[in-house]
Amino acid sequence: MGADLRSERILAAIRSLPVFRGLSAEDQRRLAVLAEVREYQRGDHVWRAGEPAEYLTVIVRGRVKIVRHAETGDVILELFGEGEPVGAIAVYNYMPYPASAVCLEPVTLLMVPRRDYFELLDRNPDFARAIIRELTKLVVALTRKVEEMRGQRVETRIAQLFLTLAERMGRETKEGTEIPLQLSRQEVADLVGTTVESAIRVLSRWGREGVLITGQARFVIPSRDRLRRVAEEGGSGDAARPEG
Amino acid sequence: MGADLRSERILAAIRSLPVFRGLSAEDQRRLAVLAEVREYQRGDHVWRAGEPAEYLTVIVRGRVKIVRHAETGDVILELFGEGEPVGAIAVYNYMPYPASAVCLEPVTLLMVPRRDYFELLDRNPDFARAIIRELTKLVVALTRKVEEMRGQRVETRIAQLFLTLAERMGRETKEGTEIPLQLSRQEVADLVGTTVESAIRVLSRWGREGVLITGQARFVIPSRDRLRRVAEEGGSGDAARPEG
DNA sequence: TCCGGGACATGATGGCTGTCATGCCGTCGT
DNA sequence: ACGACGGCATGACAGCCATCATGTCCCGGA
Repeated sequence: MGADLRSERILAAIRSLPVFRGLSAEDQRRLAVLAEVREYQRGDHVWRAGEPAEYLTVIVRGRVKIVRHAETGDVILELFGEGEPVGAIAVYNYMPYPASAVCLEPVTLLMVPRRDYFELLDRNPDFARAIIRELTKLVVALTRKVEEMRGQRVETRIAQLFLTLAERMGRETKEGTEIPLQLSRQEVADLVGTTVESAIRVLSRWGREGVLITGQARFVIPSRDRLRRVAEEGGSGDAARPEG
Repeated sequence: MGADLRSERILAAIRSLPVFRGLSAEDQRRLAVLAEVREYQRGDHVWRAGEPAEYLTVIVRGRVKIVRHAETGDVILELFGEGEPVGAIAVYNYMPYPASAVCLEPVTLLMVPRRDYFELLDRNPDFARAIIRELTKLVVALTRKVEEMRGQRVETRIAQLFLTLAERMGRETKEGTEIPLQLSRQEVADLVGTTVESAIRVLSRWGREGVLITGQARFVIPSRDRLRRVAEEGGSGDAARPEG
């Protein structure tokens, strides 16, 4: 395609992203020229842990997981979706990426070279604010994650995971709340910090009991309240409240 | 004391804090007038979860823990030390504090009213950068925490906790690495997400074995390598590497 | 068509750790 | 001086869950 058309497309993408709302019109145009757009498929690595962080990456379309490969197994630190900047931390410190980024579905990314990122930061207070806001969101999410992982049983953690996902990307349908997201049992396990087998046990039981149904590239929660109850009580009922 | 003297003292504090390095001399002076200095003792609450966040708080002296009270027990999300801004997230979103802040020792704080905080952000790109850098550090710390809490055994997590503390605030002495920090067993438990009893069991055994000695308001690590080995292997030796 | 690999599923088992109970030892206030 | 209280310590027990083993289903490649 011609350069103009390409720029035009990028400019449209930039305008659609909340993070870049604060940029002056001029900077938006400059950015359209400097930034790069890339496409990926499910399973593709956007980057691998250890590589130098040369770009600020913003997601235009699709979702990405941030994975840390530990010796004891992988951990999914976060899921990022449209409009969210990824790897802001690594670029900022000019350090190697501490974790890998892998696509969960077809993904379109906008990559801003490190140098330009800093210039934008210095010249556009609103942009700096937007970045701070995103970091803030990230801190809150991680905080919640730490809290959730505390001791709780696996079933509880998985329940909380899906309640969170339902809030973030749930759509109401006739069947209940639909979460359009392709996650393998392994990925669910990595998200809550457990093993595949444990995740499978919980999810297949929930399937039988109708608490949460796994479909093609989606999950369905017939009743959020029911899931919430599972999250609070611990599922099997009984003396599950161990703090009296 | 006179207003001049007070301002003078605050100004000195401001100049000594890395976060405020990027402020123009004029803004530093303005800030000295607007900011407030407060003193606290060990155990004092700086704020409680749920209160509105009116100030950006920066630690001038001492250390503070951020605690979330869950039904299943408390969780210490982070420890903050000198020079670090606390509660930046809450002020930024003008939301109630999501967690309480409690002093671990005598503490001096610099409190910047929310309004002035934003003005400083808009006028001083370097200040914005400093805040972003601090948030970045926080994200990295939380990330590490999430990773550490992943399934690992309690002994491993406590070992990693003290290795981290040693890095952040350790001093080398004849006896080994000294961590000058008063933490009760309960607080150690809250930091790694376990119970007092478990923390006690590990720490008292380590005391007997000479891995980590608990003293008056301090801990001593005779050999960091030894502690590292405990962190990796799981302590009791044996088939502790369960991933072959 | 058959084979290999990946995702999902299920059962048996051992161990870590949360829970409960009990006890010691300081400090503080009366 | 004595009791209350908080921090620390230790033992017994049960339960969740990681681990290991095995099996099914499905899909793509030879």
